[in-house]
Amino acid sequence: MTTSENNFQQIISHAKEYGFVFPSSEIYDGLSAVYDYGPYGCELKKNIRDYWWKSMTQMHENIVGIDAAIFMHPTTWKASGHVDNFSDPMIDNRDSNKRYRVDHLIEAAAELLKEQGKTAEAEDLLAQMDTLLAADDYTSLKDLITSNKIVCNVSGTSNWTDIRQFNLMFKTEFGAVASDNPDDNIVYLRPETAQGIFVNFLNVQKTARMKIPFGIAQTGKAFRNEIVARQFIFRMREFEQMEMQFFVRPGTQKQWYDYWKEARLQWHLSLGIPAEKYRYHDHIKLAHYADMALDIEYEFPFGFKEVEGIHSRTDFDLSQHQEYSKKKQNYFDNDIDPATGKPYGNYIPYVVETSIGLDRMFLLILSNAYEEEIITKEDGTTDNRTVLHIPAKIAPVKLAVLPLLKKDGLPEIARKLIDECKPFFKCFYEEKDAIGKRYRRQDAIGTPFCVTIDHQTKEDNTVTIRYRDSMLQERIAIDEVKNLVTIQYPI
RNA sequence: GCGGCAGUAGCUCAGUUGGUAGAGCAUUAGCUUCCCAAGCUAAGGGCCGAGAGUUCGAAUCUCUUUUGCCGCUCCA
Repeated sequence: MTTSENNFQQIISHAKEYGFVFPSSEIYDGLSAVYDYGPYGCELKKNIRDYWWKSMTQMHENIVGIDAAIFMHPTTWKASGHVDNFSDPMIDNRDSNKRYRVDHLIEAAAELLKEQGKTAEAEDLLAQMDTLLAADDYTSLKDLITSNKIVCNVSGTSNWTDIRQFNLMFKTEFGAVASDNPDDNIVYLRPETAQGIFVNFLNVQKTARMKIPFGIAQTGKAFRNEIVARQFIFRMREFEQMEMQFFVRPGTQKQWYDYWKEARLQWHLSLGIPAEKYRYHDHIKLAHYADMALDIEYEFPFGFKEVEGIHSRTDFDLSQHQEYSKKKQNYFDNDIDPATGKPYGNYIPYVVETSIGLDRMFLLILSNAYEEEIITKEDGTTDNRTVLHIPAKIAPVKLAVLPLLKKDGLPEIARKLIDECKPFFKCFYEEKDAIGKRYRRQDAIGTPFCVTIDHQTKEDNTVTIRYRDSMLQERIAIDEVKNLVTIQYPI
């Protein structure tokens, strides 16, 4: 086991031990690839979300937010391509571990028959396949494969698993009354939040009186029934996205793509994450909706992995929704086109998307913050501490107030300071155990500032403030504490 | 999904040839303590992932299942 893998295990343990992340429904052995956020975890997650939200909607006058429902009309997913592109029955060969789409496998076998001159048999095979596929009769389909002695072209065997359908979308029943046709009642849990933005494009544009270029931001849960989901909260079946769809004039998508590529990286760097931990990864194979796409990757303990995607989605989504809904998705652009001297007129906007996984960002922050530090003390002996260097502006707790003794009126002074500060940021009070131990406990949850109340406080109204990262202490007036924490690190 | 490994208190682990569980740290209460954890006292907490089987008796053997890790596969 390498050091970084080992480090990752320790981060997972730390997250559990200090109330950041728990396995979901753990008393029932958990649920695969589903996790719950604990007391400090949910604070951190919320702070990351707020930081993103403000950077988008507050810092950009031309970006507004929405909060769309998780349930959407089923046709949404036909229009987006999610239904057709991701519901193919698959089969695995046990010997080669190769996976095939069932229709591709049988079609290849039919092709082989034709080459051998057995055209009629080939046609018959394909006809049977179509019937069984239409009926979703996977048992008979497998029989068809085995009875025709269709083999894997890697292992040459016909040692097949059962046929399974891999649709990454979760289904559920909508409405309390069952229909004669069960398909009528099916709705999906959204596999991405983006479509909630696209179907509201004109609602938002008209009601908020937006002019292109403009963006719509949204955070929210999305669900994907991943075949295999691993690496802690990196790939979960229920996860939260923070997405912004930026609507632009056709032909200008490259310039906005470049703009957001840079702007989003700067957002990451504004959290104090070292630039060398990031890199861009351009997509070679583009998705069905994109004309340009890249990932912003971060070097996690298990390697460089995607944390955010920048995609130029063209007018694919809006065009698809226009076609399926029969509702025009046009925007009338009154700006003057210098080439013609007339307004640009009606068009379906192009879209540049920024899409970041909130849970991945959470893991990124945790991975970057975690340190087992070895300290050399004044007497030359060494000591170690586990500290989370969480950026102060998103730390779960901003300030801990610690009376040096739990008597002589010191707790009362501490309580008074907390009462003054807690309307502005999250505070923590503790009087138990030695002061050093209390500092270490705050280090473990990433609290950037600790303030200690001692007897001198009673005489001159000063306190000791201790900084998490440097462990340095200085004496400041008790009145300055609130401003120091607020001003240096606006929430 | 396939293959391999693993699952004992909050965390890290021990538990010998099967006889109904221990340690360190952590936690809680109290004492002590005037600035960076491991001083003192006491307490709480696990039925050994779950189910079934073998056995007089299983954490320790067998099977099933579930969760996690690693590799392959997949990832709009």
